[in-house]
Amino acid sequence: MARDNINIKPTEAELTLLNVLWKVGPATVRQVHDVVSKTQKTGYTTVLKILQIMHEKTLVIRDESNRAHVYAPANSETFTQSSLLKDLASKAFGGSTSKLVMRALDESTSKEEIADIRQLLNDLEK
Amino acid sequence: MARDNINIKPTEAELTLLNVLWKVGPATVRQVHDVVSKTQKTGYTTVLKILQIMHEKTLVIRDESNRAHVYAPANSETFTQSSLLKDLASKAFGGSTSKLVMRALDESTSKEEIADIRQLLNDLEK
DNA sequence: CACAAGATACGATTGCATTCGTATATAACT
DNA sequence: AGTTATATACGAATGCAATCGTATCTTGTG
Repeated sequence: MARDNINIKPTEAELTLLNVLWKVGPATVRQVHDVVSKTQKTGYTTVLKILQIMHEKTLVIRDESNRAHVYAPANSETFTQSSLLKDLASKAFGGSTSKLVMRALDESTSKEEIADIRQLLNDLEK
Repeated sequence: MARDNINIKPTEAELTLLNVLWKVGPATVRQVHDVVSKTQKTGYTTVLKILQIMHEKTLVIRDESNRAHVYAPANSETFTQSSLLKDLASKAFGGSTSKLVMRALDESTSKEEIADIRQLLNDLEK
């Protein structure tokens, strides 16, 4: 029954790698490592290992047809973002998404952002 | 320099206990345990231990003047919620709060919630 | 006072996240 | 073919989160 990956929450390190895959598309361990090593001092085999674990968890899929396996996210960025938000809403906002939204907004929100959000609210009401 | 607790992110179990403290106010280990044990099968000493650890991390303060120590959150719920949101925004939304907000809103958002959010947006623009 | 009830402190276990070294396999190159 | 480069697989160490059992201390009560 349980829909596998649907409830799996990526860890912090896993999310870092997913961000790379979402940005650059399907990639080998080396390509992922090249990107992350620009901002972090993470070893190659560390990235490899994490991707392997993510594969076991079905957080990523991989193409093994070539020697260097090619990894891709199993779920879209949007889907994952929504999952993480629901998780946070349930743990820290009593399950209320609107409370979460209102807490996220503050004086640092720019006019443009406010306009974008207003537009979305209008669309939602239809 | 670093302002101690300001950057400490509570773990999931810690957040559960903080939720109790925010709701019922300063409480003893027994009181906290009584509340959480209604929905979870957590042992008394587990709650005690976690509160002790939270005290070391300065996530809670405690009053030791009585035999049963009284614990209280070190930070407000609002502050903690904001911290968690900033953390999530930076890890999963490229640091964009508005992207986070827009992802959080969907067809499940009620008319009342939409109205509340609109009101907040209006207030923010002043 | 002695004892039972109830509190904290402490230590140990388990499991997972993260990291990386080393072994081994494969491909490419001279 | 033999050597070098590069890949995956594996295993192990470390550290933290979470859990609980046991020891010890304190206090109210018979």
